[in-house]
Amino acid sequence: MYQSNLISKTRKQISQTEESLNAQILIKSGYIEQVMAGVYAYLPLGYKVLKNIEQIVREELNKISAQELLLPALHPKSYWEKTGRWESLDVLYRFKSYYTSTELALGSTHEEIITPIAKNFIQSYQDLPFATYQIQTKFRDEKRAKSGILRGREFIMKDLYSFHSSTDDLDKYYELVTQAYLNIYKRLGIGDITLKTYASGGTFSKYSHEFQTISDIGEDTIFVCEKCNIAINKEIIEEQKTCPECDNSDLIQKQSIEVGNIFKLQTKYSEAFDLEFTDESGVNKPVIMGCYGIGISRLMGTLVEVFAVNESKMLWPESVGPFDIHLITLNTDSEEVVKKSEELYIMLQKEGKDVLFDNRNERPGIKFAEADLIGINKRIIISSKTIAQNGVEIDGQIIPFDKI
RNA sequence: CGGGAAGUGGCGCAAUGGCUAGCGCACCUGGUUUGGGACCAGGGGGCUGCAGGUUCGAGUCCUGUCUUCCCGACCA
Repeated sequence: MYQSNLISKTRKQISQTEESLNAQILIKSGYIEQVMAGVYAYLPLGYKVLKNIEQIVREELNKISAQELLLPALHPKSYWEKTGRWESLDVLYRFKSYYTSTELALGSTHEEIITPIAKNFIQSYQDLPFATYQIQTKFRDEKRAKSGILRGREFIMKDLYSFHSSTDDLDKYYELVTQAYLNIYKRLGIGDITLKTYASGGTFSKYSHEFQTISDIGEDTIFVCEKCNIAINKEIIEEQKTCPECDNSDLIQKQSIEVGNIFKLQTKYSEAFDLEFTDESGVNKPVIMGCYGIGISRLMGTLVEVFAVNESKMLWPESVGPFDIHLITLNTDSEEVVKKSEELYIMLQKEGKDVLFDNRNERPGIKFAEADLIGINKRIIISSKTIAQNGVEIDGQIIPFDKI
């Protein structure tokens, strides 16, 4: 893609009141625009990153046989009343149709939708287990949206639900999801700073688990066991003062961003919706469920927080950057530069690379400054100077044309 | 929801209660320039968030309201 065709422009300055680093960089670089507090538009560059993150999540979940679907964002009141969460879930957006006065909710999470759907397809133990997920916009009426795209009122989330005939089977799948999540964070380049974290388990199990990425701006406080490479959320530290895996009491306090959570629902929702199966001996039992979330847009914000060099310079992991290569020409008044760079642009595309091609007739400084902001991991510079050496510049080195 | 700060061209900011609301960026025209957000000349773009009030006179003071950011509380 030609950079001159991008619909967005970089900005030199944004409001000084915006303190969030991810918002600063993403707005300056033209990845996102704020529409209102906690609600952002994803512009072409930002949307590409979001799609790339989604794709990694999708690939890893498909590997553990989860099937993708798409549930509605608009929900009837009746389903939420069945679980009592019409009243109890404070972040649920509830409203009336202007015309019919029908009461509706915007989906904050989808147990209330997936469980009655699953009821149509689960009769026997032979129908189990299965797992299904979606990547979709979620709505939560946060009292205070904050930290750019880390805590919004509308955000993109992957939510996975699994259905089992036994707690053993749930436990096995729970471990598979744990591994899939760890693979996802690894592929996103944050594997070494993202820890499985023990957190409060709610009513039915001792713990749930979160995945926490270490970052000073994180809202969560965790205690890290460096031997096991796991952590404990501060919320359970009173009851769990040592590592649950090795009993180590030498834990290190860190701030972190929650980038995923996994939860054994057991029969909470299957009982609410009367979701049962018939077991081998002909007895009807409630289906055992698990739910597993990853905030896709929050992950994007987390990557900015982790990989930003400063408020004007970003460096995306190769796996999710908006383009594979940023091809930049200098000296565009030279016919040779224009010709060689066009050839290179075509060649790279033939190699299957997604290239952002900056062949604009601008001074070098502005091109470099914008490239720093956009943050594409691989940069190729072609200019009169590099052509004189029969090559291009990559990472400060001259690479001959035939070696590119 | 409680507290704090702030709303002025597209963006970032300035303007003792007093003349026609300025500056930078961006934009348009012409010229120069080209390895780190260049320069010269000219130009377009504003009922100062909204609604009241005080005053001879309000961007500026007062009241209300909306919005945004920050701190706190909250966060299945």
